[in-house]
Amino acid sequence: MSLRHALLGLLSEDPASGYDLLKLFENSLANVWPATQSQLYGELGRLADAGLITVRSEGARGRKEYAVTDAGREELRHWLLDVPPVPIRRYDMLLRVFFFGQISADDAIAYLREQQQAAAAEGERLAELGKMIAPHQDNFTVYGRLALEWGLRSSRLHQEWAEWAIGEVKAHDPAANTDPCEPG
Amino acid sequence: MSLRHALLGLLSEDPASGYDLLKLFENSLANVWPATQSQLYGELGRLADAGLITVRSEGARGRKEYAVTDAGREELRHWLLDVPPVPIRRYDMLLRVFFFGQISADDAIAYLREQQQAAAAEGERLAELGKMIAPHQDNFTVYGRLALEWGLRSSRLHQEWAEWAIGEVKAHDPAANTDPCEPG
DNA sequence: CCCTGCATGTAATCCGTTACATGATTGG
DNA sequence: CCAATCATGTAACGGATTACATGCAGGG
Repeated sequence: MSLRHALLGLLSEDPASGYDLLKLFENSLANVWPATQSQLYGELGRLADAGLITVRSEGARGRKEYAVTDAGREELRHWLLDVPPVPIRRYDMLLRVFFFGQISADDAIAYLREQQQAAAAEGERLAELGKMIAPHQDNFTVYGRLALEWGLRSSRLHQEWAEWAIGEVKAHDPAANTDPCEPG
Repeated sequence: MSLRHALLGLLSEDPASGYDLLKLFENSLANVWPATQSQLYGELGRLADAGLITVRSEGARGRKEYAVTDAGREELRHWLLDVPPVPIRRYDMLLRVFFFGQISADDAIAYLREQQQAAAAEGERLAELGKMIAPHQDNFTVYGRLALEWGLRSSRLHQEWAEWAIGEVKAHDPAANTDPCEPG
């Protein structure tokens, strides 16, 4: 139920419409908690029903601007302070690694190289994001940068691990010829 | 739909019953792709319906031993070689960081310290797991060790990042007094 | 006038979690 | 004989993804 708190958190900084929130997500929370448009509108409805947010004003094209209520602020604080985050361990990418025995060493190495490149690209993307948000000094951006740093370190970890793992696979099957080197 | 492939992968090494697979998961795949008992049995049924596995023999207490079919092996290879893994980005833990502006610097630091300690404990757990599986030399264990190494590196990253982030929060709010030091 | 962007909603489906429900076998 | 373990299944619910569906407003 974290989307609920993501929305409460965004609305705690500034009132906004569903559409606004959707845009706000794109360059910030979507990196740590993706949400689709339909999910977002659905959750806003439920939050309003629960009295955690209210429609502060209605504008053109049916636009509804939401603001948090005191109950909503309370719920957000409770979640921040009392609910321990659940460590997520669900890595599609690592699952495949367990089954490398089912494919050739060359295919395994190709897989790892792709992962390494994907991680490098992700690092690039985050670095760009960092430049883009550089001027802002609001709380949300300041603390978001902590998350960004996590992402940068994580993409480095992915790259370094993949390189290391390629070495391990080669050591395990010296016949692998992806990176040509004189056979002994 | 990765549980499906996790099961195909395990059955590709050795035929097993649902119960066996459940036990096999515990110290290996559960670290990268958790699954509950009910999910597992459900998926086995669907895999059998789809002809990717078959009941090779029925034993005592209703035990059904499954084995992969050729179609199942093919599906596994296809998944390993042709389906790019989806990078998961859903970090409950980082989501909270964005909203540090809603709590005190001391509370934020306490949160980060808890994360650091949780990561240290996770590192310990994985190190123990590494010792436990040390003697085995089957494919599954050999490649699983690559995933284990990822986990060890990841837990180090978490710890180092948390330490760094604590420093950032302190720099941002010098009044924070969690780690007492003479005020200038 | 038309396209783009603003703006909101519903429905189907899948996957995962939790809980419930049952029963056979083996070892102490 | 009793407890632990082996062994399989079903049902309810919630969250996420995808697709569908609609319509207004402003700028060129």
